[in-house]
Order: sequence, then C-alpha cells, then structure tokens
Amino acid sequence: MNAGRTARERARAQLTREITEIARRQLGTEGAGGLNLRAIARELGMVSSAIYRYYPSRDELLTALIIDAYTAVGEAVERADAARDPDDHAGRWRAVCHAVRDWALAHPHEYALIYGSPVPGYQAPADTVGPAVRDTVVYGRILASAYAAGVLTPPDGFPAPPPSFAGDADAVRELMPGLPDDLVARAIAAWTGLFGFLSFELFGQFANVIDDRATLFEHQVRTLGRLVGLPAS
Amino acid sequence: MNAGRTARERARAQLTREITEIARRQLGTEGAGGLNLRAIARELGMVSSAIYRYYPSRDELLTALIIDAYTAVGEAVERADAARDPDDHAGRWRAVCHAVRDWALAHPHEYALIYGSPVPGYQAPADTVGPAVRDTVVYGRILASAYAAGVLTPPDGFPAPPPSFAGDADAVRELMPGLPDDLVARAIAAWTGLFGFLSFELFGQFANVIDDRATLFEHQVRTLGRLVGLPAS
DNA sequence: TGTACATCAGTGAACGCGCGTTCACTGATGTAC
DNA sequence: TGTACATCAGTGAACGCGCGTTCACTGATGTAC
Repeated sequence: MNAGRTARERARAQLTREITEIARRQLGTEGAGGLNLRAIARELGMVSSAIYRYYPSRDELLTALIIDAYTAVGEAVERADAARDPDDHAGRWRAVCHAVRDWALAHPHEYALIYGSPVPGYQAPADTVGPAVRDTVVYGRILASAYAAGVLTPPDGFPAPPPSFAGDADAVRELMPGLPDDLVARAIAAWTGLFGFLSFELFGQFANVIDDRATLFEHQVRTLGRLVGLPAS
Repeated sequence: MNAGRTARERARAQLTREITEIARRQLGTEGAGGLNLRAIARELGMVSSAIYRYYPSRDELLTALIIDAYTAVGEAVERADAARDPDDHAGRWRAVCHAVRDWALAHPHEYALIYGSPVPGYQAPADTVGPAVRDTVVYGRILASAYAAGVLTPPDGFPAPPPSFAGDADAVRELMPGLPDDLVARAIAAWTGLFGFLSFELFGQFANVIDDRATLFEHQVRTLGRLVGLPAS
C-alpha cells in the first residue's frame, strides 16, 4: 500500500485497482460465479492473458474481492463506532448495526459474497480470517466496555446456557473479555439476529410482507441491544 | 401428483423425478449457477435436447428445485409440529426450530438455494410464494395458539415498537392472528434470529469459533422462544 | 552520464472444454370409431 | 377387436457463444556499474 516509487510500480497498482473494480461491478450483475477474466480484460482493452500479470488465477481475484468486502464493512463499522461517545454503549451498538446495514444496502452483492451462500468450489484461504472478524471485534469491544462499566442490565426471564457451552464461550470471550457465559450466548444471539434480519431483507424474504424495513430494523436493533443488556437509551 | 394411468404418463412422471433428483445432486457440487442440462442428459443417457420435453428451460428447472426445497422444509416443519402436544407451545417452537436445522444440515445446498444469496439473473415466479411461507405459517400458528391460550408471558424491559410499525404488523399478523404489534415484532426477531444462526452455521461464519453448535443452537432457540413469551419449559 | 543487462507488462495464438437452445425427423404409444 | 390417425418422447445435427489458462515472443522500463 506504499505510494510506489517507479512508474512501473504506480501503473501496476493502478491497473490492479481497476481490475478489482471491474470485478466488483461484475459481482453486481452476475454474482460470484459469473466472475469473468476475459470480460475484465476486454473492458480494459487488454488481451485476456494480460490479467495473469496481476492475478495468478480467478480464485485469487475472488479472494481479493472477499477481503476487500470484509475490510469495507469492517472500516464502516469502525468509523461508526469511533464517531460515538465511547460511554454511550447503546448508541455505539446501534451505530454499528446501522453501519452494517447501510453498507449492505449500498453493496448488496458484496454482502452476499461474504454473508451469503459460499461460492461453490472456492475455499477461502487463511488470510481472509483477520478481515472477516473486523466488525465482530468492534462489537466485542463495545460489549466488553459496557460490561466493565457495569452498565449491562440484561432482562430477566431467560434461561442460562448449559455448562457444555463453556468451551465455546471461552473462544468467543476473547473478543469480549470479561463477559459471563450467559452474556456471551446472548451476544451471539444478538449478532446472528442482526445478520438474520439483513439476510432476510437483502435476499428477498421480506418481499410483499415488510415494507418499512428501516423502522423494523431500528426496532429490532433496540430489542437485540436490550437482550444483551445494553441500556434502552 | 395422481398415479398416472397410461405407461406414457408413468414414464414421464418417473423421468421428471429423475431429472430433478440429478439436478438436486448437481446443486450440491456446483451450486445453483452450475446447474447443467447437458450433464443431466448425459447422466440419464439421453441426448441433451430431450430434457426440453420435461422442462422448457433451465430456469423452469431451477424454479422446480426451489419449490421442492421450500416444500421439503415446510413438510419437515409441519411433521415436527404435528408430533407435539398442541398445548405444549414451547415444545412445538423448539421442534420447529430443530426441524429446520436438521433439514438444513442434511440439505445444505438446498438451504443455500432458498435462504442464501439470490441466484443472479433469476427471478422467482409467483408460484414460489405459497411454498415459501409454509414453515412460517406453522410458526405463526403456534404463536397465535399460545397467545389465545394466554400463555405468552414476554419478559419485561424491552422497548415497544414505534407506531409506524403498525402497517407491517397488520401484514404479518395474518400469519399469527391476535398478537399485538409488540409481539409481532418480537416474533420477527426470533424468526430472523433462527435463520441468522443457521446461515452463520451453514455458511461458515462459526468456523474456528463455535464448535458445539448443537448445544448453542438449543440454547438460542430457548432464548428466542422466551423473547416472544413462550414458557421456559 | 552512459552503457549493458535484467526485469517485466502486454501480445497473439492456441488448447481443450462445454454450454443452452432450436429444429426437422423417426418411431413408439395412445385414442376414437 | 382391428384399423387409421394423433400424440409425443427421444434423436442427431447444428448454431452461436464464451470460458480459464499456457506459452513463446516483443519491446519498454528500471538497475548496476
């Protein structure tokens, strides 16, 4: 990501960027399966084999798109969180949720790429893991901070997780240090509730049923926030 | 779906079934985009054009697969619900959730077909609508029955939906007659929470984090059930 | 500062492959009298 | 019960299309002395 000193380096960075941009646009019309190296080359006025100077294969290009998508939503979430008063934990949670939704609505096919059906025959390499959890890291930070501040007051009347959950709770707790198992489980329920809503909205399950999705989303976000114990605000 | 009196009719029904079965298997290895009429014909030992006696196009075959998938999960849910004591509303809810999950784990690619990313360039025709809501109809029936029996006791401490939700609540209420707006909103949160969990599980978001998914699922189902007010059981 | 050599972006041809769909046809199955 | 005709499943050839990837090459850009 450095500036690139020589003309060659700058040209290479520029073309790499153009290739991924065109590929991203292809996602929008054809989906991940329709990613087409020859069409990209055509649009750039190059011969198809020239693409191989930039990406060694179709799969590598797909990996770059996936990492870009995770990075984009992660950055959006980080920005939204940073713009809030750090002590306004409920506001930060809502800001994060809306950042994910705004990004998803603006980039539905990139959302589908990372949160929809896996691309058949494609195996995500290890370097997608870091970018993939960037948004979840922010989420975990908010909850950990709220818990440490003693402002998490989860509603009563819910069951406690079984002891056998303890192992997985430890793994998730690395993202939200300090939270007891009960709240870790609720945190997962809220997080999956967020993406469950967005997948229903983006993948068409709400068609002809829910019209005012923004209103319902805002309400669901507040409901899920309360479930993990964030203040009503 | 009648028996088919003439040999021709029986042969036609049989071959139609075989075509969809092979197509379903293709989904598993190639995804929806890889649906391949020529490969199906090859496997049946027919010439590729013969497929057109059974399905007028690739899209029609895809539509049949989608309807089959919705029907399969709908029937699984109906069976699970029917096997329970009708007054055990919490048990019926859990049975429904487990039926969806069991079906999804047994048929991950069909789950992806109906609850994952939309197939690019494919527009679902109107006759998918009925099968698509079959599971939701069962869900709504359980909640309506529990509400009518006066056994829904939703936990306190959650926000009320805004008045602007009333219109969409009316639409959803057709599936769960009698429920107040507040519970309709919670019902949607629980339903999206169910599918949000399953999509995370099936699409790989839990990889390397949640190992004992059955345990966490059972717990989340109980948590979501309580959220809509079902008894703890 | 100029020269010799190394690096590398892009070319063009080729390989091997497979797709969905149309159409005129043959021959077996079904139907009406 | 037998015959004449209609229906329809499956054939085989063809159309038009495009894909990912490899490879030997040319010529421009960059580097070391």
